Amino acid sequence: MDGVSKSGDAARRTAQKTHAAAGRDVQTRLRSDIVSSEFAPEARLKFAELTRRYDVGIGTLREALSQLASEGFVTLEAGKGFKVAPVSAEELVEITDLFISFERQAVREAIKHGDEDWEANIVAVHHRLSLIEGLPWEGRMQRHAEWVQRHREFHESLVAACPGHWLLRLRSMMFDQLDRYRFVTKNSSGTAGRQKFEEHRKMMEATLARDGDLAAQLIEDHIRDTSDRAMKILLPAESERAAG
Amino acid sequence: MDGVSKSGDAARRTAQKTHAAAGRDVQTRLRSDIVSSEFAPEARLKFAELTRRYDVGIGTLREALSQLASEGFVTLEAGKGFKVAPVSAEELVEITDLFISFERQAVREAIKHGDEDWEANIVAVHHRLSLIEGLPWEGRMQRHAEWVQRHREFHESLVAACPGHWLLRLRSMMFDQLDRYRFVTKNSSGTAGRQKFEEHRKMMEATLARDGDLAAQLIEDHIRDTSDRAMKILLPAESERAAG
DNA sequence: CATTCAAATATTTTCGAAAATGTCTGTATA
DNA sequence: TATACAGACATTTTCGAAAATATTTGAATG
Repeated sequence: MDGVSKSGDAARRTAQKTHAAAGRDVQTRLRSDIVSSEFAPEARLKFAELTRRYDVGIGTLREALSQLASEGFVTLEAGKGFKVAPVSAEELVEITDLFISFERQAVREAIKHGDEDWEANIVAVHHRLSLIEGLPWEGRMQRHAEWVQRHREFHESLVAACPGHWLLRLRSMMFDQLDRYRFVTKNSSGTAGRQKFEEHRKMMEATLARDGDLAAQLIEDHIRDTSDRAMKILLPAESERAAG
Repeated sequence: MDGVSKSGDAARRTAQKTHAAAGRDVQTRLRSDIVSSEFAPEARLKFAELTRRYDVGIGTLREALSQLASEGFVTLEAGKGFKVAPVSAEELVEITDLFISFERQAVREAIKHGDEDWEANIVAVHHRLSLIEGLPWEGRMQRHAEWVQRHREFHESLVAACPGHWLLRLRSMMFDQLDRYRFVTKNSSGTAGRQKFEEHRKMMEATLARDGDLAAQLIEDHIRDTSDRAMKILLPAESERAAG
């Protein structure tokens, strides 16, 4: 735990606002609203509006936005304020390739160094994920926010035993970016749900069996498939915007 | 220009403080002071001291520190404030490997896509670097801060034509981290100066000749050599600290 | 009608005080 | 002597007002 980014537990207590850690909380909520296109790409983020929406002071907000800027979710032009970072097909391709490269390296390292606790955690986290993925379509939609969280935790658990902190950190950055693109496939993946369920199980099994080559390959296919789906939705939307 | 990090021009006007952009300025100065071990690794960074040192408000400072946290120069524990990030031999190895991997990819892409302006910029920036590297030892020491800047600009110029923004961004993060470790070799590299001079020239020539394989190899050797030097200094210091 | 300039408006950026939180010191108690 | 607790102190964290900056509006000029 390097203390820099831990969005996990903060994300859960959405409604009630405790007196502590307002800054961390608003950063998580803001990122979540950007990922879910609550704020459209390239939209200006004005302090006046945001202070009302999240009920925090200007300074706190500024710090959160500043953080999100270095994570790549918003851009910051010198004296002009903050904007939501744009999305593009080119960026999706690049992020996908980088993430896959990191994930492949990381899972191999994790398999090399992982102990029994690492294995146990994978099984536990996968179980939590499967509880949602086993649901019928309607239930999966209702608990989509939870799914996002558990899906992240599952992939994280696979590579958790990788000793390279920076590799994990960069991997995590790219995973967060991919979330933005994954979101567009939220409503469209009809039969894909069951397929993902199977893929996750196979990934877990290959990892626990310490088969690095297979695990890496399964993960790569899994990620590429998701990105391809997103691309199919993103490309028409882009050319449409260019035409209109 | 993605508007997130531009430490170049701000670094130059060190003495005079304009009324604008105090935040960006203090972030650059703070990073510089961490890189140069003005603040030792693991040292606590108290607001009271820093506000006096840099003559800025608490909020501004907080934003700068927060930013440096996501760059990996400082760590931030929940309610306990900021500390300078630790350094270690393991981290140096990892950062070096990651940077080399990025730089190799990036220079190949740049060679594929670079135009005449890209070439011209490389020549110009290399010339600026060579003006310092051609100096006798004493002169190089005096202008060390400038050398750091020009050295960064030179390496940046080689990969500037790479179309992958995220690759450049991650490359840049790792380069900044390496600066911290490069600093320890500042005073110790007696005959290494002339050697670096030659290496930089060869790297430029290979790149302009569009020889991706050679350029990548030269860069890798160059970086590894520097990291090895740093490691030789770092390892004794570490075991010494463990003993004392 | 197009352009330029200046006032008015909107927005960002900075700052230090106040609230919240964590840390330390000394005392009482077992 | 060791432990628990309360109070005092130190530090971080949050907030909104004030200063600085950018943007728009509108009138005057060519």
